[in-house]
Amino acid sequence: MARKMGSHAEITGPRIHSAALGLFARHGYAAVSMRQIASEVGVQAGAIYQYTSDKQSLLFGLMDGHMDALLAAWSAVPVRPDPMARLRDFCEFHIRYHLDRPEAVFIAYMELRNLTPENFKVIEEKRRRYEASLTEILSAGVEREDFNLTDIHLTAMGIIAMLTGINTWFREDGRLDRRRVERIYWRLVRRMVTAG
Amino acid sequence: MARKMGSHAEITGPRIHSAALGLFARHGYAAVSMRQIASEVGVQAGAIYQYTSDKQSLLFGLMDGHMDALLAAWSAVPVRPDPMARLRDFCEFHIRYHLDRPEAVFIAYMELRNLTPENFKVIEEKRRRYEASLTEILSAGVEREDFNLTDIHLTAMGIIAMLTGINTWFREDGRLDRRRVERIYWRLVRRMVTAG
DNA sequence: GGTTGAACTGAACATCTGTTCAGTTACGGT
DNA sequence: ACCGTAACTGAACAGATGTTCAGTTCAACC
Repeated sequence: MARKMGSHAEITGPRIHSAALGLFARHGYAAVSMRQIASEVGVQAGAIYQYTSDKQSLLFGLMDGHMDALLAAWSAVPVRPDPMARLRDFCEFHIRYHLDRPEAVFIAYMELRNLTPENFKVIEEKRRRYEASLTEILSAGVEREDFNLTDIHLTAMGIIAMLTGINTWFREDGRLDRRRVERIYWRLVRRMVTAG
Repeated sequence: MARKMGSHAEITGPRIHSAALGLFARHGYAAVSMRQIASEVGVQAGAIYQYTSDKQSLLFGLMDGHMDALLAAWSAVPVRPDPMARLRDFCEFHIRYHLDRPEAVFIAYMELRNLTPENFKVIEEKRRRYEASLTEILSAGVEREDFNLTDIHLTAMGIIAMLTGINTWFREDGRLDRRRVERIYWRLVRRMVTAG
């Protein structure tokens, strides 16, 4: 069953996914038609169904792929035992990873309601696992008394919301570059977890 | 031109808006048809056009009304001169106001891309004004040296993202009630603005 | 050079879309 | 009792929707 063939056979599949990514991010899943996706790839609508069974599974594929890549990338970050250092790694990782993929991130947050219940559960569980990796850091820090927190879970939610929010306003040619944003946000997070 | 009339004349208009609010929040603007809205109100699709010229202006009306109400409600909060107290007022106001209107908040954040460019500008400007009211508090606190901040604008963005994020996970019957959430988040915000 | 088979077309499908509008209904004012 | 008029219906419009599928194309293999 190894894939054989055609010069464009290798290219059309990925191109459909990337066209869908861009269009879903710009206009929203419901507002984008299969014909729009197809025309962006330079193909007829029917051709898409050779790579995808459904419009729904096209969306799910994008979101699930994003979540898997996110979890894999975070797993690849070497674990430092010091909770403060680990928390810093998380913040920097999160900011960079999300700023590098604004479209996938946007879809992952905005199109949850367009997933079928079963697909939703899958994505939600992966998101939960990612968030859990942050609460584990916070727990470790609290246990060592490096962190001083009233509520670990709420702090985790607050941190993630704050960091992800960067994507809504950050512009590559804006007043501050990525590194500066990273540093400023890290200061904020560090303050959040340490007693004043 | 005072409105006269019909027992349901007084009721259908508002009912359309509230049906649209709920449906747009649940399924998204693009995924909701005029017929769905109408059937929720118990009316034919054509009847909606007696209260709204467009599907677009139905969305814009909801978002603009929400932003106006938000700005008005915040303006109604008495101004305390102490920046720390004022910041606390802002946080509590923001959390309460947003938790009270999850559907309108959801739409205001998610449906921006479905606005025409002109309508988008109007909403964006009102959001900017709301955010500016927070940066003003932070500026005042920095000037008095009550706050210690690396970047006022980024801090404001971080605070707002964190507070608004509550809406994504808060459940009225959850582990923590509103008051507790308010207090925990206020601690986080206070730490963010004061030197550690 | 003929055969295979994947990639793709183009038309068709049933249904849905936002919006309009000529009529019908029903009710307050006279 | 009748008028005026706002509210609403129901059908129609032109076009778009996701999806299917009988064909066509064309490069790779024997």
